[in-house]
Amino acid sequence: MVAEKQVKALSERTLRRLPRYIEILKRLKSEKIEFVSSNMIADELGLDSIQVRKDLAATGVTGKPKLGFAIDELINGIKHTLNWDNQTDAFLVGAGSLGSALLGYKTFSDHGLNIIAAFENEPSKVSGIINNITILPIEKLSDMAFRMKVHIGVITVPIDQAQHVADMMIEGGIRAIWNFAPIHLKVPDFVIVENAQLSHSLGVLTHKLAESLKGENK
Amino acid sequence: MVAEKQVKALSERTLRRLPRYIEILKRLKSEKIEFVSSNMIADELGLDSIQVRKDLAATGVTGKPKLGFAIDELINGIKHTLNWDNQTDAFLVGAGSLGSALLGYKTFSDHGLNIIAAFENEPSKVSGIINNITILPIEKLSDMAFRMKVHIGVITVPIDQAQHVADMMIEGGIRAIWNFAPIHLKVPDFVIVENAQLSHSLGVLTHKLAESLKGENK
DNA sequence: TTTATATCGATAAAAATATATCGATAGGTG
DNA sequence: CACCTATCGATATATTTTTATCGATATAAA
Ligand SMILES: NC(=O)c1ccc[n+]([C@@H]2O[C@H](COP(=O)([O-])OP(=O)(O)OC[C@H]3O[C@@H](n4cnc5c(N)ncnc54)[C@H](O)[C@@H]3O)[C@@H](O)[C@H]2O)c1
Ligand SMILES: NC(=O)c1ccc[n+]([C@@H]2O[C@H](COP(=O)([O-])OP(=O)(O)OC[C@H]3O[C@@H](n4cnc5c(N)ncnc54)[C@H](O)[C@@H]3O)[C@@H](O)[C@H]2O)c1
Repeated sequence: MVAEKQVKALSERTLRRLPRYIEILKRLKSEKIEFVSSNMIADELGLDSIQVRKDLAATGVTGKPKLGFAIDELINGIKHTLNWDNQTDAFLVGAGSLGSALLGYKTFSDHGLNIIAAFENEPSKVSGIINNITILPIEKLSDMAFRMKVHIGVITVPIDQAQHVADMMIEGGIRAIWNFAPIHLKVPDFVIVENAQLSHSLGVLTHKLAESLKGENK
Repeated sequence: MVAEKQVKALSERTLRRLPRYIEILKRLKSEKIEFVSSNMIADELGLDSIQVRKDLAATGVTGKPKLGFAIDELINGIKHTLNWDNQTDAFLVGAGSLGSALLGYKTFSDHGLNIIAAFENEPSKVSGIINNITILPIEKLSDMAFRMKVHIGVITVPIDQAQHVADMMIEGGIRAIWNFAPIHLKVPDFVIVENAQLSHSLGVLTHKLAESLKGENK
């Protein structure tokens, strides 16, 4: 009965804000600041300080009256909450232009993700190496995922291949899929899918811009 | 007084779901289906049919009892709501690995975005061409944005350059920024910032996976 | 033509999320 | 040492978002 310190349930909204706090906290830390108030964080990010305190409460870290939160403790607490304090191995499928950019991005290791291999369809790409990550033939995906107990899969293949790749991942025991293809994947309940779909964010942008410009021209 | 058909206000949540509807609708259309019920869409995406109806109502498109919604009309209505029925010119700054992937992605034109030029710091990259888009020296950014009345800027430079680039964009009259750098940009009220930050989505994934695996090991 | 029913869309209720209020307290100030 | 104040964190309120209920209606079948 090794009960973790009981923290309040984390809403998805809170979860999405936590990385933003880390961003600010790291900067303040580099400026040698040791304590930060919820107000300061809120100001930096354009949020409400009560909301910041609630979010932080969800990580289990507590502050001190008059002082605020200890930055180091807070960074660690948030990272722990996100499971960013240890890396989870992942496979990426589809070393095309987007996939290659992701393979080359070193910062993911700070965010709990360790891409240990990539897989490809295209023979000419197989055996290539990007950022020390080898590209393997797609046929090996399921077996290797299973043997190496890899739990995260990143999908960067074209839309018409995405469901098929997801199925292979699940067959190999992958439990969480980070999907960049603009398609709704059908997966069993125990598989977590997180869509990183740029078009959703782009839609918000184009809509708001149109509204804003409309208002302007009378 | 050319009043547009009055539609209900669009919440950000709704706005983010609209592209998903388009995705489904396009597929159904390719299967020669002409009408679709809110229930069918909801099933495809794992949503609630009432929510789908509410979202669609926000686009101003109405359905018919017993039949549902006319797919073509619905696609057009959603595109119009997102302002995806015409393209807005954009500049991209930072033709690195992520920037290049975006420059090469043809599908953005279906999503209202037309990247007409890219800008770079690095002399060796200037004058390059990716997907027919020329890479220009960063010094020209503000002037050209102003002269060409470009309203959207895409930021794919390293974190420490992002605020500076944003400032140059705003100086050039850019009104909406699609930001890929993991930093909170400070901009005037009239500028719209939409963050396409992968770490937010990754945090949700790593947290949920950890919870899920924890539950499993008793 | 009449009837049955799938589906919409308006209104109402419930749930989730954000914001406000306020007492408690650590630490600085006189 | 006693007081003042910034800040936390618990509780309460307000707002937003989701989900439920139900009457209206267009189509298809009887
Ligand atoms: N490039 C972007 O900026 C961008 C932006 C948003 C979304 N996306 C999405 O990301 C995905 C990839 O885009 P991209 O531009 O990198 O495309 P891409 O064509 O450059 O890369 C796709 C890669 O997947 C490989 N592939 C295809 N089928 C495969 C299979 N069955 N198994 C293994 N590998 C396979 C291809 O060989 C190719 O290398 C697409 O779904 C796209 O819609 C891309
Ligand atoms: N690569 C990824 O997968 C990935 C994922 C998530 C976020 N990001 C973010 O996207 C941004 C770009 O990442 P990247 O991997 O493409 O980096 P990169 O180094 O490959 O590209 C950055 C480019 O910006 C250019 N640049 C730098 N300063 C500039 C300036 N002042 N004006 C014009 N151009 C300038 C550089 O010459 C370079 O070509 C970073 O902020 C990164 O954190 C990247």
